[in-house]
Amino acid sequence: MAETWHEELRARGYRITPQRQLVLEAVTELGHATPEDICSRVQRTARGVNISTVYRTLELLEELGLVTHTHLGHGAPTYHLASEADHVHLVCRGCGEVTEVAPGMVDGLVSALDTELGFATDVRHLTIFGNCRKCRL
Amino acid sequence: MAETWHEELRARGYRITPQRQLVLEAVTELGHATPEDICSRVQRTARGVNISTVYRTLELLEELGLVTHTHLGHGAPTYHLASEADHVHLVCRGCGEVTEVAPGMVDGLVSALDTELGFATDVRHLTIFGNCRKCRL
DNA sequence: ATCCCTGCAAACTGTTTGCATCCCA
DNA sequence: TGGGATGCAAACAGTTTGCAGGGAT
Repeated sequence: MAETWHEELRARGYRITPQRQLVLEAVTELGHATPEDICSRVQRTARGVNISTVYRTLELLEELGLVTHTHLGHGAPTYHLASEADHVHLVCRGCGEVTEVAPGMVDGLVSALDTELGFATDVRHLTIFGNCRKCRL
Repeated sequence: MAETWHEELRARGYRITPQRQLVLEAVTELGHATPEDICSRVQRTARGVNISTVYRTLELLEELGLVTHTHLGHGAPTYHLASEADHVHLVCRGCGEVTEVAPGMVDGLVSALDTELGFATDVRHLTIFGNCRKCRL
């Protein structure tokens, strides 16, 4: 809960503002939320916060390593706390359900890509599309 | 080379038009092309073809199983022939380079997801983000 | 008092849709 | 000739940017 990111912000010459705190709180509470979702949530506390501020803040928080995003479908990306992002997403084409699986599931693939190609996989951003048990052909 | 898709179209009550043939040719020749790319290519042969026709045609060709698409970045998706889509994409966050690797690389993951979760992975749509050998930290 | 940050509006990219016209079957 | 297909323009969703005013330090 320590607000260590406040130091990080100051150290870089950035400022701590209510909007930035609210956006981070919203991401924390919502999980897998689109910029729109986050904006709505923030506006419940502080009306008048603009969507463009949300975008700018998410970009900043991502740069600070506090949040990350993934693309779970065709529309807007979803954001969640980097500290809770340690999982891979499965998205079902049939029912749209999103499942989180432990990153260990892809350890084999990650090490194979590493040793064979020197490629460092960003596991947190990985999204696997397909059909879940219920929606298989 | 057989134009078997012509039969498929007719069977479904659809029509064979120059635009549809040109879009398919463009996808064949370009590979990994965005709708914009495809539209430009088609317009070299037939000026006046509209981007909305390209979108409608790509949707149709995808429904017929002739082409597929993947998301290689933040912008527009890229299309390629389904018959040539049998590979996984690696996208480097550093230099943006896109590499194709044999689907065998993910066989372990695919079968693990299958046996453990009953999830049928769409390997062709899979895109893995990370950093290539040159762009690692 | 700086000068970063915000709200607002406008611009932008990528995509979809309504509709009159066109043309394949 | 009928009805699917096209071109055009307008609407849309998601995102970015310019700028004047506001607020954190």
